[in-house]
Amino acid sequence: MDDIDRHIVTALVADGRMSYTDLGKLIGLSTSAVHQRVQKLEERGVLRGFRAVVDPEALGLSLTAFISVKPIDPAAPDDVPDRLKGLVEVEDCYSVAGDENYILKVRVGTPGELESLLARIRTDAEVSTRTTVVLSTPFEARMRGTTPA
Amino acid sequence: MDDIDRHIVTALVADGRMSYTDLGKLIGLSTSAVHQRVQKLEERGVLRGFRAVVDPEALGLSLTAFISVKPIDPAAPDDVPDRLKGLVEVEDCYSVAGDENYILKVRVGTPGELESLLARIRTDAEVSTRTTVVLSTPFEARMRGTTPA
DNA sequence: TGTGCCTGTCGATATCGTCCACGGGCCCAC
DNA sequence: GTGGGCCCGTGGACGATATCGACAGGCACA
Repeated sequence: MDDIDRHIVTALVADGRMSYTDLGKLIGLSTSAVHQRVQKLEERGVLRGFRAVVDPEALGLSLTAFISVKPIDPAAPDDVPDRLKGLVEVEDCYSVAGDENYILKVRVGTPGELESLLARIRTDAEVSTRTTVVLSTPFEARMRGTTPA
Repeated sequence: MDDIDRHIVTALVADGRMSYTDLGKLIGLSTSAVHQRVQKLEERGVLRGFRAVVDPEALGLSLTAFISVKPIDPAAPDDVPDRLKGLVEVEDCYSVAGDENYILKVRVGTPGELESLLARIRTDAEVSTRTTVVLSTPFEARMRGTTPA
């Protein structure tokens, strides 16, 4: 994981479809060398994969919300993530320190869908919820490939 | 935006580097037809781009946190996102309803870096902060390409 | 019936991904 | 100093792929 690797990662985060040829020109390495480095970065798990970035609005998912959840019975075994992973509306699930146990990020189309989703979350995971609705998203999913000083 | 488009989007979210040939075989269309559809999806903004998915840990970013911010002077003009976009540690910035005005997701390497980041956020944006540290991430950035019934 | 539009197929060509053999730098043992 | 092994990059060759243009079929509408 040297500066060249970081440079490669940065470039591929910006454009995951950049050709190895262009990538080589960009960082001053031959096509093959870049190819080898990318393969090793994938093997090491630094690069987890490549994916298309989709506009949620275009899919009819115009409502984003954060839901903090807390088990109703604090003594019960904690398998909240397992119970929630079947709900495709739940994009992220973070275990957190603080008053609540988990923070979820969800995307739905309408307030009505949010309401029924909340009901499913409460019953499926046996939790109480606190919901924060997102009004707008100034920026999202920014990524830096290199660690700043 | 028909079922074929949704199928394409789903496939490209799962594997952003899938070749048009394979994509065509997968959904039962010729390479060129798929190519045209993907181009139109990009033009329409449905597909925003392609990017590599990186393991934050591998970049030394092992500490994730949510920071809720609220302006110290509620009467001041609200340009918090502009003031924060220069901080590369801030990955997401959501304007939200509720007690606080914005929710930020940040990634740093150490608690010390989080401390100095909080100081910078407070002074740069003139806000008070409430921080929730992420302990673990059961799942993250799941995406569905199709809207469920 | 004819016209225009949309969307698909097919074919051609330049480019790209992928693999292999080769060569130079580096470290270490002797 | 010297030889061997290892890592990493280079360059070339091959098949696969992206990309473009020309053409055909379905459909709505006048």
